[in-house]
Amino acid sequence: MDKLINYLLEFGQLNQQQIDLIKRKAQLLELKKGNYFSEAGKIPRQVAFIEEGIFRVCYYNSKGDEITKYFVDENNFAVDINSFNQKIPSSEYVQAVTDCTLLVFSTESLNDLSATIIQWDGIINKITEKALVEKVNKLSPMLAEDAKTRYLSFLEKFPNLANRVPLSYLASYLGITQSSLSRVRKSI
Amino acid sequence: MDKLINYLLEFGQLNQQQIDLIKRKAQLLELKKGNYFSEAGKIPRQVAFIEEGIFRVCYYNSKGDEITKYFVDENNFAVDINSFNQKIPSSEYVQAVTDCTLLVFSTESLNDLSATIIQWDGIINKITEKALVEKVNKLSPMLAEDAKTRYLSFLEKFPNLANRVPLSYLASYLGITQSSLSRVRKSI
DNA sequence: TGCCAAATTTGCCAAATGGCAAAAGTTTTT
DNA sequence: AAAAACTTTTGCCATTTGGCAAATTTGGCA
Repeated sequence: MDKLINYLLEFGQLNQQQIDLIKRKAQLLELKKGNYFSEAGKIPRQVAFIEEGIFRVCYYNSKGDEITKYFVDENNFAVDINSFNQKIPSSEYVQAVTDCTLLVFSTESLNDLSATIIQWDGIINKITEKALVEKVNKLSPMLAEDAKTRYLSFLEKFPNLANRVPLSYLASYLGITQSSLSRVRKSI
Repeated sequence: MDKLINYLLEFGQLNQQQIDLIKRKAQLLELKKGNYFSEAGKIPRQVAFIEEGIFRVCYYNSKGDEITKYFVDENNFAVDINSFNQKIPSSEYVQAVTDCTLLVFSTESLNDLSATIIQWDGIINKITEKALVEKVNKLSPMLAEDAKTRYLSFLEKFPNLANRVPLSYLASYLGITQSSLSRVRKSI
């Protein structure tokens, strides 16, 4: 669980007692490629810290196309934050793109941690905010880029994701068709 | 200042004493169309609540194009959150698109409010998170949309912005050229 | 009111991307 | 190892968008 603890310590201080408590509240979970961590229509009741593997968050648009909203890789938390906080059914799927090793926190565990560890909320808020700002900062420039530039930027921003993710997921994240992405790849 | 107070009350409870303190800490500011609330290269030291008017947040990409990252309209807070929190120079401009009436909070005022009002941080965190989630949710679908659909979606999502914003700003937000946007408009 | 500057529209053509279906390549299953 | 299922590449052509520059419209100011 060192990855998790080290990650948390980037955002605030924790003493050994607090660290032990966090470790006790975390539950190890393996999720096989293709399986869902949470699904549209259900209220998410867990948050995952990804130790190994890649998630994606996706949904269906009005045309019925499956859109990958973003990827989440190792050393990050994954959750449909909106539905989780508001306790409303999600409109998104959170899916394992590769076999994943997760540390899972239930709503109850998180409540306990929040009540027991004075710095907890502050740490979580910093993490949340950083993750969201990063998403905006990744998406925004892509709008003005053409297909090739989007792909190249993706390679820069996620250097170790491109080869581990199916073309179709990547294409729907980049907002281009599979065939265009295939051609772009070839042209590089 | 009712707009501000009502907005805050959506995110948490405040008693009259707390409300009075918030009012005392807010400073009324008029910003004329085209002027900057904060600029790239400077550390932002203020947060604005927009009572009247429209802001945009923009930056220059590597090709030198000016990109509008997003618009902020009435009844919302505006700030380069990343630079503000980390106290690092901003890479973005925050500009008044129309004449604006603002309520401004300085870093010091915010610190006072945070120290005095126990619910303050929680309220601000909820507001921040909601604003960021909204940005992601607006940007993500646009990537898969063509120019016309992007414009139509924009009209839906910001029904009262399209006519108050110059074409060039809107085009750079939508990730299409001015001339394309002009043609799209005509075709509707 | 009239002039100037800025913003928007338009024409023309080149380049990029999409849509669809078939072919080629991979992976999984039995 | 062969078959089946899935993923990726490719060809062909239609459509969309970009780039550039000129024309037009709009808005602000003297």
